[in-house]
Amino acid sequence: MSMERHTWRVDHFDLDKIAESGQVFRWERLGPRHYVIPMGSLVAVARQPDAEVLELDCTAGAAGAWREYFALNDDYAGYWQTINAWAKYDGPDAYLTRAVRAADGIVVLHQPDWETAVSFMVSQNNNIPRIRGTVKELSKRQGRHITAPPPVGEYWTFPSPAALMEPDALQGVGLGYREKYVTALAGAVRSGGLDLFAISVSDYAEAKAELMEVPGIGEKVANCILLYGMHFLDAFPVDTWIHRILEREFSGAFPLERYRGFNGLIQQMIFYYERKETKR
DNA sequence: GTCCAGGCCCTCA
DNA sequence: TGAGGGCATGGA
Repeated sequence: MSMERHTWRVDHFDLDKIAESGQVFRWERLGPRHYVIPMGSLVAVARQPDAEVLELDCTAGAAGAWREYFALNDDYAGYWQTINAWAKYDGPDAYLTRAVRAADGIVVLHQPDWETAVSFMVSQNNNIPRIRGTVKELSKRQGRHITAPPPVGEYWTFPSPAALMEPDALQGVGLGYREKYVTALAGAVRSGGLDLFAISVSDYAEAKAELMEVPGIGEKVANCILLYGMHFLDAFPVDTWIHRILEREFSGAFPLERYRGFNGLIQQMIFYYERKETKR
């Protein structure tokens, strides 16, 4: 396949932090700020030779899709203006100030909705290393095997709904009780009964309600799909980590009016910060 | 062996 | 409307 290189100037963007932020499960690390990144049926190699440069090797003609994926067209300058204003108001020791400082460089990616829906369905009552392993195994088992020029080497595309419906497609992947959910989701998408694109362009309340009709998708997973896969940037998934933070730092409820329009980004930042702080 | 993991579903009040 | 138990699997 014919590859091409693009070099983009970036700000508030850090591949390592994004990779560790829990929104992606398939990035393969080659070195510091250097990754093989699959997206649906595409793949690219991303590297930051320094903090303000993103260098991307991708297939010819795919640059626009990757800029969208990396949220490079989003108004992060504007988000940071608001974030900094609140940090100044709160003072340097405040929890949110510390969190956004530590998480500076995280963006909310625009991931494909189907892949995101399956991945976060798998994520329930599960841990991140296992989620990564299961998603990788699913891809190896039912995705297309691709061999690309180095440093990509071989990789697997994310399986289509039809591929996940094949007999025994999910046997021995380690999905456990979630297997029936994934099968049903694949069937609904395959048949057109569940139209992820249509959901992604409807309003937030309707989109969430429709997702929650699917067995295995509750409030939290729906919000993850909306945030990471459909880019409802104000969606605020509350998992066990976020719940703990809300109880400890915010008397149980996050001040959603502060960062109206991009609460999901803040959620991602405090998730990252909390996990980083409690490591070690 | 026990506990836990980016929850959800079902039941019962 | 909310609390509580069960759930597949595998790593700590």
